[in-house]
Amino acid sequence: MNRAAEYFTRFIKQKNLRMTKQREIVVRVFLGKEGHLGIDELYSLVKKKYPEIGYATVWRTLNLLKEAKIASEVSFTGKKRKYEHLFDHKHHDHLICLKCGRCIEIVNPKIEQLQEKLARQHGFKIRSHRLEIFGFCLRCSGDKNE
Amino acid sequence: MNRAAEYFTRFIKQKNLRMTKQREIVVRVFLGKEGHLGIDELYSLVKKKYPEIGYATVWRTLNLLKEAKIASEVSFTGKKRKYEHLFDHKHHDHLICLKCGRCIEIVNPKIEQLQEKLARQHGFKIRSHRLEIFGFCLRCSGDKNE
DNA sequence: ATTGTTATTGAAAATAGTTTTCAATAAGAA
DNA sequence: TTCTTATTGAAAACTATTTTCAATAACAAT
Ligand SMILES: [Mn+2]
Ligand SMILES: [Mn+2]
Ligand SMILES: [Zn+2]
Ligand SMILES: [Zn+2]
Repeated sequence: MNRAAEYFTRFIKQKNLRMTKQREIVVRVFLGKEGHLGIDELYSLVKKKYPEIGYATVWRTLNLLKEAKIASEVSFTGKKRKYEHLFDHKHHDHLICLKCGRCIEIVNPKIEQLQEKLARQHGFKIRSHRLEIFGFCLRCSGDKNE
Repeated sequence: MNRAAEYFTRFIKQKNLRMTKQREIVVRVFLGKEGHLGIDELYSLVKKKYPEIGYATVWRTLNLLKEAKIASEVSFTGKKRKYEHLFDHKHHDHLICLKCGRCIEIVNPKIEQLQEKLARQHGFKIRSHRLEIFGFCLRCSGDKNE
């Protein structure tokens, strides 16, 4: 059981909620899978280990994970939401390939600094931000594609 | 009739589509309203001048405007989509207030350059990007709020 | 002006994704 | 073990978007 899972258990206790078989499994499966995970995708994975589980439970647990700051929501397309690990993971932005959907995670301290500065100039207090760059990845923009 | 509206008419003709009363009005109303406009909002505005119009027609015209690059879609919350003017409007990013919803439009060439550079380093061809900074605006983060 | 073709329209239905409801069950404190 | 009440899964409800379809209208050709 890793730190994030322990943290979740504590979070649940603190809120006078209850640790259940279902929550344990959803959390374990989520934490065991890096990358961007959709609800359906997580639901399918969980179902393999616990076929009786309901979609609503997975959905609700994902919400708790979000509330506990263990997961964060990303949604590039405006369609299905996806979730990624937040606990023990550094902030990053995304390069998203319009062809293959591949997603490159990037960090650029200079950009982050400039954002801070920009916000400051407008008297704006930053809570979070999202930078997504859409285009074609190396593999998808070989010499052939313009 | 401004340039954008003329451009739209040409766009329609080029695609062997037809200019209708409905389209004319939706386009006029959309172009007459700066800022971020939701579909429902545009629908209501249009209905005032043309009460018989259907939601689907407004929706479809907005899609055509998007295709013609006269409008562009923005969606901060992941809930309802909004549209803003694209024709003759420069690219900009957004500072979004989590309290009042106010939205400040910003441009920062340095950030744009750094994004280009970053993408280049990953062999990534940029098509578009989206930078949204969430937090509290000057008015909403007066001395009182932490 | 009239005709013929076919794009367009509005209402309603369908879809997609998310969120809630509710009665049965189970966590966990006493 | 008992009791309280949080949790569960299935289904229904909700929200926003997209499609269907029969009637209508645009507009090119007469
Ligand atoms: Mn990521
Ligand atoms: Mn804007
Ligand atoms: Zn790719
Ligand atoms: Zn504000």
